[in-house]
Amino acid sequence: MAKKNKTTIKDIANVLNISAAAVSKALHDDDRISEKTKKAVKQVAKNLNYQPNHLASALRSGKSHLVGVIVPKTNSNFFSATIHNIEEVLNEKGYNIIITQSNESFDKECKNIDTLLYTQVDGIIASMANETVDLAYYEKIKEAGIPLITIDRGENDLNVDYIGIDDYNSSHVIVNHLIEQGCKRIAHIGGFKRTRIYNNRIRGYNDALIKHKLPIEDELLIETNLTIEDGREKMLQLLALKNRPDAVYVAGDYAALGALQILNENQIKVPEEIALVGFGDEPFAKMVTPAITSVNQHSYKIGRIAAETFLKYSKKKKIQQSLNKIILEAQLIVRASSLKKK
Amino acid sequence: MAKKNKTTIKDIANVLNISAAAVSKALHDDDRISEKTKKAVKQVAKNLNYQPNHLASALRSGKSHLVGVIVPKTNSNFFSATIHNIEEVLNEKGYNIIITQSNESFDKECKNIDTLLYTQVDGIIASMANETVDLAYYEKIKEAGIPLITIDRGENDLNVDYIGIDDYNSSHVIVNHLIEQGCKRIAHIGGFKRTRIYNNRIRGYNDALIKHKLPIEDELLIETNLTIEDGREKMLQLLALKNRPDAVYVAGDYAALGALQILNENQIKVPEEIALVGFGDEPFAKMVTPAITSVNQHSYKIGRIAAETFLKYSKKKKIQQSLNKIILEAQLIVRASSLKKK
DNA sequence: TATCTTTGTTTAAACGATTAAGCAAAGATA
DNA sequence: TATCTTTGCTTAATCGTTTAAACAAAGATA
Repeated sequence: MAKKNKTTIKDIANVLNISAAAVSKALHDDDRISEKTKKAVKQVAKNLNYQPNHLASALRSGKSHLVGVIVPKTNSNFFSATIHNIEEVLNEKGYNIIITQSNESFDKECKNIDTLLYTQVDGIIASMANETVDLAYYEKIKEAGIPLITIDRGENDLNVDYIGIDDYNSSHVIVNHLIEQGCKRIAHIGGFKRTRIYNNRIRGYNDALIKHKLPIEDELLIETNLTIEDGREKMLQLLALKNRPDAVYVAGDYAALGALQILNENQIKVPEEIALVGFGDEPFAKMVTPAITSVNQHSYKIGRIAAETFLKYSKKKKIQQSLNKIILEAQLIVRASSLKKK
Repeated sequence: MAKKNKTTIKDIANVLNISAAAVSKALHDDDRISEKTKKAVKQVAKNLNYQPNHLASALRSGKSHLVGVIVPKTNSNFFSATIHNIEEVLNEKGYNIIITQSNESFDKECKNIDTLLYTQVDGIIASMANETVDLAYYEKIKEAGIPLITIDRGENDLNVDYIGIDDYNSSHVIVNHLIEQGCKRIAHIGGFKRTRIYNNRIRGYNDALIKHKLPIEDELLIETNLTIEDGREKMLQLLALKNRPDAVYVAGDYAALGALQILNENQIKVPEEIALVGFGDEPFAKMVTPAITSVNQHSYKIGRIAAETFLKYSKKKKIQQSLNKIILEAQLIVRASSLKKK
């Protein structure tokens, strides 16, 4: 027997013969309400199994206590963990999150923004789809007067907070490591330059080569979508070169895995003949043979910091954001695929 | 300059010198409003960049057009894909979804239920955490008068809709396949019996052996958590037996991967010496060497059907649910790890 | 004793939409 | 011409809560 008639503060008020306003205040521990009344109200609330109606309070107070999260896809370990940490921090402060996926589609991302604004979220934490270049839709968030925090994939032009790792420097760390291992011809299978993070990794790769006085060769730098298939294809392309590389730095673990498959299938010894480094430290990186050296992106910290940044704004009346980047140093996890020296 | 003063239907009404009610109706294409007025209202709405306030309409109409989704974790391919398909079907009908993760924790799951009810969702689609045995919290959903649809992991005792694959029969298909390949001593690294789906897989395994008149031996059936580490550990345990199995059926791909690592590390030929079958068809199953035979769980269909089941209820005034199981036949994807015969 | 504070509550107006009921004007029907 | 329908809108109540303002009673102050 489904009870349709949910208890409201009015019901509680009737039982105790006081006003609904008093009940509301008692439930919020207002200091103008006597302890006696508070006790009584809370007791009756429990007895009647009272559940506050979020819609009503949100409508009246103008605060939904909901935060929207937009990510490309939840099935990567990085985003799944990031979301978990955002949730942990926000739940503690009485906020709940609404997760949406863009599936790397700009259209879907716009729809997600509309949904979230329509749901009256108090703020949005977003990581942009690869496709996204037009930022007009994101401006809608700022116009709505709620804070926008970008993580991992953001854009300077938005002039909002950003939390991510130092992609440029990560490339340096990777190239340094490979050179230390004795590599002299380092290829890079990267993402597309139009995405900021991949552009930074490519710039870092180039500059690191220059720093070490290694030649920059066009045939060693490839832009792609970084799927497994892309990894396989581009690795084959590198193997077809007259002058093969002795190391390959791949800007994503999935593509790195594809590359490794090709190397294994062609009986090329990793790391002896060709050393391999990935990016993202997906769980499978340590599970394959040989285990793939990769870069940990601090999903734990990024989630926490993003949530805390939102909370900082949540206390303010007027939201005034500006470009504010928090850059974390990424951590190279060295594994068998690049470890030539003991 | 953040505009705080959002446009409401009242603003539109003022511009046109008509009532707010007329505006509301015009926006909903009520047939008692003239085409002329509708055109005008929509034009002004666009000019003023009007965004409906979901909270207000939800409060008044009693329909939030939000559906809650509870899954153990979003970072498995199965759930990520399922969620995507739920979203696709529901978005089309004007519904949006709120995703929450339980991280396999019963406590978190209860909190998620509270959050969703508090947000006044119109229904909940849930897959239960491994830990969950106490169903009292789920009864709260039914008491709230909204439909509850369970997917993949549900319980008969809840007496609600369930959509999932036929675990019992899947085990039969797997065992049949292994026997066809000439295997005679088939081990099973399974989940814990207390979880319904794993219990069903174990029963299916046992019954299939009986059907084929193969002996059931205690040492060949192992219950575990099915992480990669568990897979490694339990595989070692099986290798230590005096009389080793010639096939291992693992109830999860992650654990199957762990098992494969041990087999590879010990130079045991797969499938010649020991054949291997996993479950779930995670993307990496086809990416490792040898590729792992696994079972596809139809995330595509499950998501769609779950969403459609919800929509069926959404039209009704009174929700009256009963145990209604939709069981999909799982699909065995045969790969190198179990293919002895050509 | 007269006035000021403090305490604990009530009253009533919001928040932004939806919707049942009412009503005036125009058109149809007899 | 008188009455009935239809059309197109308005009025006002409502969803469940919050909150500013009012106010009565009790206690403190001069």
